[in-house]
Amino acid sequence: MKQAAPPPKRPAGRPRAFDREHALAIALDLFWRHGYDGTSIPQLTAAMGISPPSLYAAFGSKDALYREAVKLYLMQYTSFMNHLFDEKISAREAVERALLAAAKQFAQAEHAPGCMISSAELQASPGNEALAEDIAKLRKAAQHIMYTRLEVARKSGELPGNTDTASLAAFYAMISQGMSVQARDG
Amino acid sequence: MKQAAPPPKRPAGRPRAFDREHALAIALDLFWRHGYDGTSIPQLTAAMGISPPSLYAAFGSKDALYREAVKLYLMQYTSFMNHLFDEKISAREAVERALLAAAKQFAQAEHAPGCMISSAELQASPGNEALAEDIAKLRKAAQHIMYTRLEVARKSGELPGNTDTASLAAFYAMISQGMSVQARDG
DNA sequence: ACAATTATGTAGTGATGACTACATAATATG
DNA sequence: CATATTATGTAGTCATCACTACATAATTGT
Repeated sequence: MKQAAPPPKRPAGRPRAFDREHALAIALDLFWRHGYDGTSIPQLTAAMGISPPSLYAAFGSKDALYREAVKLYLMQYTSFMNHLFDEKISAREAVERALLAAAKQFAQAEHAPGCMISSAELQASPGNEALAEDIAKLRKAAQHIMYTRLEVARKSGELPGNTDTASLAAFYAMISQGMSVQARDG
Repeated sequence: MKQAAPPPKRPAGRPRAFDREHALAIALDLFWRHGYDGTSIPQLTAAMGISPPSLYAAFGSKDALYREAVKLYLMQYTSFMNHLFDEKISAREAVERALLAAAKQFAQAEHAPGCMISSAELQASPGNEALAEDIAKLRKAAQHIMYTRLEVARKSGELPGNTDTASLAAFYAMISQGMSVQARDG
């Protein structure tokens, strides 16, 4: 039944003293570089310039913060996948463009090297199994996008009817993951 | 000036009550699965059935134990690389065999999935930088072996003289690393 | 038998991890 | 101005980490 001011500016209560989005971007950078376990709360709060209670008030928990950082990553740094949705070009070209764009993206110096998803939580430590599984799901989802594109191409006749699109998708996902490791090592 | 018994059986002192090699194999399995940070001393001692002092007496430190486990891994589980040293077959065939053997090896159910070196310490946490670098060196070493084989092929005329063997080696290393990630995810 | 040496078990050390209790400060609404 | 609501800062909680002090047990060499 709220019928207050049309622009609901502030939610009441003391306003937050830091930029939540900026803090999230910092968390993303740290998690990207050092992974979930490799990034500690003191590290995060120090880099953000805030205290632990502020972090927890804003993000809930380390796990929740990590998941939000992953979401931001997916929104900001995985646009190279868009080529796979481009129906105006052939599947072959779409895959080529996506891989090239990914390679470029992985090697950019403005952010951490490689793909955050590819190199994250490959080794689940006790207590992180759920997180590791969810990240693995993201890897599989990316592979599925590739698979779908290849299936379209196969049904439209661009690829031979008997093409093993699943294996082909797995192969391209492999390439992408390999590129990520290479980017990490330089 | 020791001139005691010809077979120097025991080194004096109370004998170790556990099998050091077996314990090392257990450590390898755990490190392989969960990584360095993801494996704790309590986990290790529990799995080995010994107490912390025994572990430290036998291996020195967690870092030293990890490095010894890596050595064991290299000796026991990377024989697929041997194809690259086989001079009786073409480079093309050597690479093909190595990759196929690696794929088979990564997927074996008797041990942890994937390559221990490929998926290890991709994200260096503070305090592990040295270890992460040494592992990265191992990845580069593997790539260099591939490079050397390709260079031999190029100089012998099997590959065109202007082949970019370094990039080609990087590509194959990439494939291998991608396979490792795929193996982890199933 | 005795000394020297090495391993074991119990128990604990200091450091660091994620997370929070509590008092206080700053804003909105009535 | 009073009250409710939300954020902040200080300080601390409890768990877990890698690692170890210390007393004791088992072996070799004399």
